[in-house]
Amino acid sequence: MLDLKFIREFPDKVKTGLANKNDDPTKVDKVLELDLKRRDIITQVEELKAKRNQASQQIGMMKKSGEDATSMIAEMKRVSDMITDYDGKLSEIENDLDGILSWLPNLPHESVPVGKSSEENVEDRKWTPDGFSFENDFKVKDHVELGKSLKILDFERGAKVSGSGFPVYINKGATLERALINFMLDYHLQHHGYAEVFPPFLVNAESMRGTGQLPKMAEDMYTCEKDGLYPIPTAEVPITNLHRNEILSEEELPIKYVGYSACFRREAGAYGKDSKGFLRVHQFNKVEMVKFVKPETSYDELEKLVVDAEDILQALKIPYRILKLCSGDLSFSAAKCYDIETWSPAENKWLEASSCSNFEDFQARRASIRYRKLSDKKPEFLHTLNGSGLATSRLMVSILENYQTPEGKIIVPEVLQKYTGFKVIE
RNA sequence: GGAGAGGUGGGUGAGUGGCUGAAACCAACGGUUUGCUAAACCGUCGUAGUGGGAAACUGCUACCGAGGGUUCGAAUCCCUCCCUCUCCGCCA
Repeated sequence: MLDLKFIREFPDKVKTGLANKNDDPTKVDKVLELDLKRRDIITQVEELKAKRNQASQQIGMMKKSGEDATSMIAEMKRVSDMITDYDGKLSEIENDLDGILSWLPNLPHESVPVGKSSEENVEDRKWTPDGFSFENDFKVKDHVELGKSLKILDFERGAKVSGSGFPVYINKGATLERALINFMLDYHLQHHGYAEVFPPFLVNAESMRGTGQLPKMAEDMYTCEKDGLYPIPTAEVPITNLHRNEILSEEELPIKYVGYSACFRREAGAYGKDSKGFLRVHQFNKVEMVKFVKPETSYDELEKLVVDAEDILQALKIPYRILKLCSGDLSFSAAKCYDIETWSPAENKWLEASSCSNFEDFQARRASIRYRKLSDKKPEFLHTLNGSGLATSRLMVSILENYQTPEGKIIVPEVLQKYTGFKVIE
């Protein structure tokens, strides 16, 4: 949620930001118009309420002293009816206003390159392990072939059990997946100072609104209508909402959580493109990092967040590159975002395996997550960030394909071997 | 799923229609006292919206789990929902 006062004060900045995010800047004018109406009604209705409160007190005293208050009560009844009337109008306006505000995306940070689409994202840096080459001296198999020939992935049976996009890991594939998750969690706990969270996988609508999935992404989410719950598209949702409607103290910041969850996405309308194997699935596993920080530190924390994710890839010796997303490619809630993409030799391209974002106070305002400064007793919205550390599906593509041998075996990355208990999949 | 009890400020906890935005205590913060610490004493001590003010500050309004209703007036009465606890049933 954007700050209404900020919109009031700097409408042009908001308009520019919206335009850069491919949104409609004229929404700002509607907001300002409704805000004006709203404040006008508030002044009137509050004046009436003050009058009523005063009179009610007087009526109480008159009754106590045995005086007749009939005419005053009759008059106040009229005033009360007027109040009901104004309150109705007010809530109508506030609904309309909220209807627009909850659909307004966060504004891009000034350091974000302006651009329309993913084509204008900017490569920030690239890393490859020692001895790595983009050229292969044998014909590489893709992850689907490898999964099939080694009997470690079963997309067909997943489709039978659930539908397409629900991959099954089996045999050493299942163990490798579990090893990868455990390795990533342990790494963040031991080297990066995160606290571990194992969150719920279903959340309520209020949580979805808090992090910004609702209302805009409703079509991309699964629903459990009977219970008003949603399977989470990312652990960001339950973990960020852990502190919804809370006021934290300055001393406890930054709070850094890491948690595993399965992630569920409908991917409505995404069929046909990049849908092979793991490239686009409805359920995948992800280790997610979430930070709650003081506003003045959030951009430093964003850089550190990216490095935390990179450390995992360097330990796994997987080639990756980092993109700075342009304004038009930023997600709804993000002010700035880096994507980390890992290399797929079979696809001969980079695959998005992580997204690290600073939401500034956008989610904090929606979810009302504040902190109290030591110097100033007034609570303030904090900043939230999150980053995948990382998603296993795309990462698994890169691991299988980069670690394959000419004979079609997979060497287990060294750091995972103690987790898997085996060194080769053949 | 059935029966019962309950949800009040950072915490404990009073409050069953009118001067209660809310007693008291604890915690916290500021101060006095003190060689230091402790104790004692005094004071401050919720959030949001809206208006006034350059600001410090201040007026008003709202908020006692959430949303409705009754009433001139609701923490207090009524309805719906949510949550917590206890017991029973079911169950990984």
